[in-house]
This record gives sequence, C-alpha cells and structure tokens, in this order.
Amino acid sequence: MNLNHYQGQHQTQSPMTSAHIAQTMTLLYMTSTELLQTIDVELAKNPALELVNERRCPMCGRKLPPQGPCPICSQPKTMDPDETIIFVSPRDDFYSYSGSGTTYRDEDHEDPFSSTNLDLPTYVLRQVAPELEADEREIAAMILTNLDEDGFLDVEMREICRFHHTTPGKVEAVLHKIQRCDPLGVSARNIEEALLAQVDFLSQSSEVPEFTRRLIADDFERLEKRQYSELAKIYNTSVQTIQQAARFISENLNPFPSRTNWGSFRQPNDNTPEVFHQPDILIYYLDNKPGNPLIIEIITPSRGTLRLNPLFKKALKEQQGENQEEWKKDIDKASLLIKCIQQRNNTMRQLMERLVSIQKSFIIHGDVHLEPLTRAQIAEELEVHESTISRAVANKTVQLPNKKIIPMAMFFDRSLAIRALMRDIIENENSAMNDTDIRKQLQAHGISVARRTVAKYRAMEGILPAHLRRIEKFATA
DNA sequence: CTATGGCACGGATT
DNA sequence: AATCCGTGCCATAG
Repeated sequence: MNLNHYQGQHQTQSPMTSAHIAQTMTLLYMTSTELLQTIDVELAKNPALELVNERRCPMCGRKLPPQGPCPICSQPKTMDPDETIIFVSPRDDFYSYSGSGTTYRDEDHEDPFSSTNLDLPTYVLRQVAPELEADEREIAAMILTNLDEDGFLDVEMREICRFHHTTPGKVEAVLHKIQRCDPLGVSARNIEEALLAQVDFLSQSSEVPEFTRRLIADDFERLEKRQYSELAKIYNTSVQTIQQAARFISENLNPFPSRTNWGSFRQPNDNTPEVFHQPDILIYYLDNKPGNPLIIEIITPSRGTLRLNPLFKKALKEQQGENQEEWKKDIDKASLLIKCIQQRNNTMRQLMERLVSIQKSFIIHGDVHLEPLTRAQIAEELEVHESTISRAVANKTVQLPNKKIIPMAMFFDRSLAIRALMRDIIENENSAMNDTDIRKQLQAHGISVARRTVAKYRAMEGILPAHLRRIEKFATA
C-alpha cells in the first residue's frame, strides 16, 4: 500500500507516454537475467543514469543492508501457514541462488559479475590461458573470436589448422579445454558436444544415469525424436532406463550453455528440450520448513540502486551548451527506464499474488492439484490487458519449494493435472489398461476426455502403450 | 478384430 | 492473426 505512494508520485508527475508503454512491455517480456544485461547496456551508454552503491528496497524504498532482501517487506506478520509473503528482492548473487551448479564452476573465485563486464571470448580466455602454452593460446584466441551468438564454434577445423600450421589433434585438445570452462560447453560445434562437456563435468561430482553419455554421443537424433522404445532395443535395456537418462538430460543439461549468461533473446520455437537455470521467482517456505508461511521472492537484478545522476541534472540546468537537446533526451530515457523497471516489478508482484493464491495447493502438493486457469482470467481480475499477462509469463521461470525450476507457463497448463492423475492411475494399475479403460478411470474421477486424448497424454508423459506395458511391468503373467 | 498413432480440422487461447 | 489443444477419422500393426 505504501508502494502506491511511491509509484503514484512518478506516475502523476508524468503521464504515460507511448514510449513508456512500449518500454514497459519490453521489460516485462524479459527475464531477470535479460533485464540485468539491458541495465548494464543502458548504464554504459547513458551518462544520465547512475548506479549508486546503496541498496534500496524496490517496494518501500528503505535502505537495505549489503545482503539480503528488505527485512520489513519480507517479514511475515504471523506464522499462520495460510499467509504468503510477496516481495521484490534485489539480488546480485545471480549465479548461486538457483543451486543448479551446471553452469558455474567453483574453481574461479572471481567476482561473478566479472562475466557480465567482459565479453564472452575474454571471459573464457582468462580461464583457460593459465593451462595453455603460448602457441595454444593463439589457437584458443582464434576459436573464441569465431563463436556465433550462441557460443557455438563457427569456423571449420581445417581452417584453424591451416591458419596456425598445426594438426587437428592439437586444435582438438585446445577446444576440449575451452569447452570445460564456464559456461560449460562453450565453443562446441553442435549441441551434442555442449551437452557432453556438461555430462563430463557433472559425472565428476555426482551420479549420472547409465547410458547418458552414449545416448548423446551416438544416438542424439533418436533421442531428440523421443524414440525411447527403439533406443531401448538398441541398447538392450528397458525403456525406463532410457527415459531416466532422457529425463536427466532435460533436467540438468543445457543445450545452449552460452545463453545462460550471454546470449541474446532465445527463440521460443526450439524443439530441443528446455533447461532452466536462473529462476525469475523463488517460492519457498519460511526457513524452508514445510507448514510455515510461503515466501514469494521476485528477483530483480541489481548491484545497487539506479537513479538519475544529480550532477548531470545540475550541469544541464547551468550550462546552455548546444548539447542540451542530447542531454535532455538522455535524462528522459534514464528516468523512463527507472520508472519502467518499477512498473515491471509492480506488475510481476500483482501477478504472483493472484497466481499463488489460486495455485497454492499445486505449489505445495504437486501437479495433480493444478487448477485450470487461463491468462485471460488473471488479466480480468487484475484489470490489465491480456497481453500484459502473456508478456509477464512468457519465458519466466519459477523455483518451487521442492527446488524444481518450472516455466511460469506451467501454472496455466490445462492438462497437467489430468496427466498427473493419469500417471497415478497407470502406476497403480493391476493389469495393463488400454486407453479406453484409462478413459473410464478418469471419468470416475470426474474428468471426461476422449480416448484419443488419453493416447496423446500418454505420449506426452512418455508412457508406453498397454501391450508394451504388459511386457515391461507384468512380465510373463 | 482391437489398440494405437498420424493427420487434419475447429474452437479456444494468446 | 497466430498458435495451441482436444478430438474425430482412418490406416496399420499386432
């Protein structure tokens, strides 16, 4: 409520312009990682914008200690488990909070933000350089300057060899070392290579399911097409084993590692499995104790507080130079950005407030409890345009109390609950049921879907058809 | 003959 | 306007 004071001031002073709306839309569409990059770019080229080394709560404006969220806004008033606390949290420990570990190595204790100040080639070169001989460094430099926007190698091996008068073997060796840097898999020649680098790294510290490496290396095409039963035959193993590996791959590996910190906006039409590393929103129990109130933390990237540079403003007033027009523009742009970021935070907060209150039991108890919900419904309740909600949801990810990172769009999945229920039914079946039987079971739970739809859901969940399940589950019965 | 997957259509959603 | 999703119809494998 005090928030409205804070925001209202700005809004009444200068009414919405079309530029304002346009920028709010763009910012809303961005994930917190992308927002961070945008702010960095803007800081670099706009002298009117200033980053002061002082953290302030984005909601109430209070000064904050160097670490952590606003102690007032994030403080629950009661310990009532029905209470939820929502706050916008300025964070700079971008790499550590998601806990995924795939893209960040502990070895380099550099300031995590060194990566955002450097460009990708320099950042990677600094990591490998100590391990390389002088001639190898030149090769590494050539490799790193020939990366495409996704961090993939965009030059033929032959060309590198010719240029440096060296053997493919030597280039391979350098390439291999580079690929083991952060972001893991950078400079790969294809997705498979990037994934393999990550598998190798993960298998040092944790268990990786059987066949994972071989699947990526030898049968990536079939894997992408999800031909699990075929693969099972080739590897002479059960379909479950293959599915486990596939699941591991899509949950833990990132086909475009360089996008996590560097890449430009992602293409939504990828058919490659999506992987999420840096959530935009965290949901957890207070003190991580189930039963405690839920905490909703909306991440906004910051290393300090953005504001208009007061010196710059003063200089503008005093000096009547010919640059005045330019400077005026800079100031307008800077204040616009600041305002739009506030608006973005505000919208996200309102959205999450509704979303959590509707889907609370999904968050706590799992997939089966997801309420059917459309973006349009939320838009109506919040009295904003549908497209606003669409943008706010698009590309965002949420970390649930069980540490799973899911796309925010999952809150609007119409069939998730049904599919989860279907899973349950099939897991507890006494004999392999065909799709028609499953349909009947679902109907008993008050859900009526067509037989054909059951088949589709089964396929989505990677569950085998009845006659194959008979063999897998009820062997020779 | 039965169970399932492919294709395509239409309505809902974004 | 574009995309997603549930469904019906039909071919085919078992």
